[in-house]
Amino acid sequence: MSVAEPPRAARTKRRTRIQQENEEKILDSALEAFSQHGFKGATLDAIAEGAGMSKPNLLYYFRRKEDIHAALMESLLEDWLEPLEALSAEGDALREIRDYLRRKLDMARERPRESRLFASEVMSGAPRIEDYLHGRLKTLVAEKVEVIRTWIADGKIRRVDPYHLIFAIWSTTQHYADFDVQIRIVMGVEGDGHIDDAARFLEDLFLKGLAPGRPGGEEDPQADFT
Amino acid sequence: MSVAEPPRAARTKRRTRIQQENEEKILDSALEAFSQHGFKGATLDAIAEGAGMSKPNLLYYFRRKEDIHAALMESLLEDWLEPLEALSAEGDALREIRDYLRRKLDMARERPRESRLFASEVMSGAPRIEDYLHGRLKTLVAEKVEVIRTWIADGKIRRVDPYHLIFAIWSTTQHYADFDVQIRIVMGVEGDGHIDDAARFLEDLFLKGLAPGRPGGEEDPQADFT
DNA sequence: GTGAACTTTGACCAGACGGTTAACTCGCCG
DNA sequence: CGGCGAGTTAACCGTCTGGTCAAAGTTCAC
Repeated sequence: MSVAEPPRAARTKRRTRIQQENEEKILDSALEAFSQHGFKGATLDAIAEGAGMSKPNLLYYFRRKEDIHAALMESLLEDWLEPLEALSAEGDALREIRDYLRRKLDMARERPRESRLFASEVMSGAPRIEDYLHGRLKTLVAEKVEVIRTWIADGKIRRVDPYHLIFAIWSTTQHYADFDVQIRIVMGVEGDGHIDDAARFLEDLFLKGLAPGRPGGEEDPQADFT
Repeated sequence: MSVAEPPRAARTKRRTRIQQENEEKILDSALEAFSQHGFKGATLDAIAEGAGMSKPNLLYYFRRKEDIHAALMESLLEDWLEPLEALSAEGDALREIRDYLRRKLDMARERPRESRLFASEVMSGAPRIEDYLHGRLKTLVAEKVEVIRTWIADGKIRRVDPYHLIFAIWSTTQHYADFDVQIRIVMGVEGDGHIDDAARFLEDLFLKGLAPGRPGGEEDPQADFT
């Protein structure tokens, strides 16, 4: 019996150069596949071909399809929280929100496949990340909701629902990754530049939309044309 | 040869009651499957089971998997344009935008599966709706972009990028359908009620964010803390 | 340079998958 | 109530899919 123990299991340090390289290739190819076709729709054959290796070889590094997806998710979810974590109660409210918008939009620009991977997982009912959603994500959001409530109480931003504010930031920014194809077609653009315009628009919209009335100013209950 | 011609082909009027019912059942089940797992990930077996019939029977009504998806898409894309089509150049700018927000949010509430179906199609590269995106959608958006530009020129709303305004409305509203699972978990809610809060928040955000400065007012170049 | 650990592969498997066929049953119009 | 077309199904087909296995090839520390 000369078969080596498949390696990923427990080692702290990546053992060999080849392993390092191949796992990278696999994860990159898998990211492409899963983000386009979802977990069920992506196939090991396609992932193996994209990684430039045979299917049994791929399965030497990851024993099951699930394991590849899990590895991808783990590294994704880590980074997913970061931008929101960085939202600081101490900073200036509007500036903090603007910076959060920028960080999220940068991620959509630089890592669109990860965004789509996440979206496709959630849209399929999030069966593989339930724990994460119920745990770390929910907790972190609740925490930042409190920060926003403080800003509201201090008159730093207008009185809005903090949950929906966060959702609005998530959705508007991730949209540029998840619906990339549609946006390019509708706008007729090719490169990256439209995302800079998006940044300007979104910062503008949110800052104007959230800024409190001037100190002595009217609370201006919006013209109520129902 | 006693096999009847599969019926869908060309008839103007649905022929039989049974056909009507079964096609409905199939499309409903297929909507569920495609919206969760995408085109590749959904299987005829699952769709047939969901529709309560055998696979050959299902294939009696729709010859190929693609045909089911196409039928679903056709009816979806029809309705998809409606809310934007209703955006009228003649109406009051802010009210029109608010109404558009409401219509989109109503669709997200009432037809979340359709929204996810569309999202999953776009995320997989939109191979089956390219024509639609390049054609009717692009044209309609261009048209409404002009409407918005007019409003800006007339000082009815602030100077913002019309394309990104439309994208922001799309993304914030569809988010409540596509990311429904995540939202429910993070907010810890069950029913429908949070969407009413979302409506309030979004109308508030967009109206405040778009309303022009008071006639004699400052143009207020946003505090530029870079 | 050698041997043990690491890597790769061809052949294979059982079940799922999209789809076909032929024959059977049912609904309904006259 | 007979018959014809509509509706249904069991059996089947070739291919794809996730995954296994044993054997062969490659690396690299000593």
